[in-house]
Parts: sequence; C-alpha cells; structure tokens
Amino acid sequence: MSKPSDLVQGTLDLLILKILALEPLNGWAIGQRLKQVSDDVLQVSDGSLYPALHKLEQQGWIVSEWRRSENNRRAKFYALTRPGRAYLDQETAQWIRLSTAISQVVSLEEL
Amino acid sequence: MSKPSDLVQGTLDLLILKILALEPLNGWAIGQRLKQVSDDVLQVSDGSLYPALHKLEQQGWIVSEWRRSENNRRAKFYALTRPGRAYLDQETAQWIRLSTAISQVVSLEEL
DNA sequence: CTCTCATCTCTCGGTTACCGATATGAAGGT
DNA sequence: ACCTTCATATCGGTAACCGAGAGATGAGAG
Repeated sequence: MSKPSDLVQGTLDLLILKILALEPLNGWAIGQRLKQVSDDVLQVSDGSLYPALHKLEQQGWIVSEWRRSENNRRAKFYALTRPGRAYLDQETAQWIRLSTAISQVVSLEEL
Repeated sequence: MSKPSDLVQGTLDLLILKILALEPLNGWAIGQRLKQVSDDVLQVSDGSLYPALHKLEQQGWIVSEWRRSENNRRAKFYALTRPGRAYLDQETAQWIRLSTAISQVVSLEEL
C-alpha cells in the first residue's frame, strides 16, 4: 500500500540536491522547504527522506555536519559538494529531456 | 543494475494508455509507437511492456483481442475501455500537476 | 525447401525506490 | 510534569522496471 502520490519516483535525489544547491539545510528543513517551494504539491515522508540523504552522502554528492538549527536543536546540516553539483546538473538535464517527451506524448491530439 | 534511463518510473501505464487512446495496437507496436512519437527519447523493453499490459487488462482499463498485424502475424491488439479512459484522464492530470511542480523547483534561481 | 530475419508474446529473478510504522530524544511552552 | 514541535533514524513491505531468456510464426532469400 505505498504508491507515491506526492512524488514522481526517481526524482527525489534531484529535488533534494536542488534544494541544497540553494542553501545548506538539515534533513527536516529540506522536507519543509520542498513542500514550500512547490506550493504544497511535492511532499516527502521521513522514511524516504533520511535514507535518501544517507545514500547521497555515501556517494559523495553531499556532506553533513552537526550544528544547531534555528530553534537551537541539534540537527545535521547537509551541503552540496562539487561532484554533487555536477550530478545535479546531469540529473536536471535528464529530467528535462524525459519530462518534455512525456508531456509531449500525453498532449497528443486524438483523431 | 536496472535504473530506468529511458523512462520515468510510474509513467508507463499513463504512456501506454495514451498511445492506445489514439489507436488500438498490439503490444510490440505500442513500444514502436511510443518511441516514434517521443522522437526516440522514450523506450520501453519487452520485459516491462508485457507485464504492464497484463496488469492494465486485469484492472479493466484495456481489453485484448487476437488479430492479425500489418505483417499478417498473430498479435494481441489492445483497446482502451471507458474506465480506462477515465483513468487515463486522471493520471494525465496527476502527471501535469507533479511534473509542473518539479520543473518549477529545478528551475529555481540560485543566490 | 530450408534457413534466417524480423515480428511478436511471455515469464522469471533481481534491483531500486519509496512509504508506513515505529522508536528515540531534546527544546520550549503551559 | 506534560505536551507539542522539531529532529534523526531504521525496518519491513510493496510497486515498478529491467535484463536475460525462451519460443512461435510469417516472409523472403538462397
């Protein structure tokens, strides 16, 4: 029972990386920011977000650092690395390529 | 080792349904048509296509009928049903909603 | 007449990706 | 003391897709 209705599968990495390209943030804040910048359309659950963050860090696209959040709580802040930036650009291009093609197909006129 | 590079996960049903909305086709031809209408961007393998078709038929979105293809070979032709049409419209709306939001996020300007 | 090629359908095992449930805990307010 | 919000994390389950493989049939070539 877990169909992603608030996310397109395979785009989570791209979205996280993009959010972090704007500004380093802690995990929880990334989820909030994503929701905010997408006008409440895009939402990600904890159970998806944290594993994704760990994977991204393990692959070297982002680095983490324990700091204090705005509310003085301990939080792990993530920042984009140079390879992460390159990966983001690549994934962005791929997204544009594929989403454009799909949108083109779904908008075909019928006979 | 199977990351979908020629497809966005979760959009296969939508694409198949849309192709069939234009014209009833057999499985193999659906793959060809998809490739054609997307200018070679979107491609689906047999191993993805046929299971998807079976699932779609089982759910009542499409119906099948054995006929002869253009090359006089036996082929199973699929056609969209009324519920399938409704499902297609719904999935199309969902795609537009989500892809628009994602495109909006990835095109945000950085500081 | 046989051989090969293109067409056409199908299944299985494996991987990736995401979600729901669940656990833990600290800071600040009542 | 207690509750809410902020914050991180893991686990098991499910959905989706792909690669590899198997097999059948019609057309045209040799």
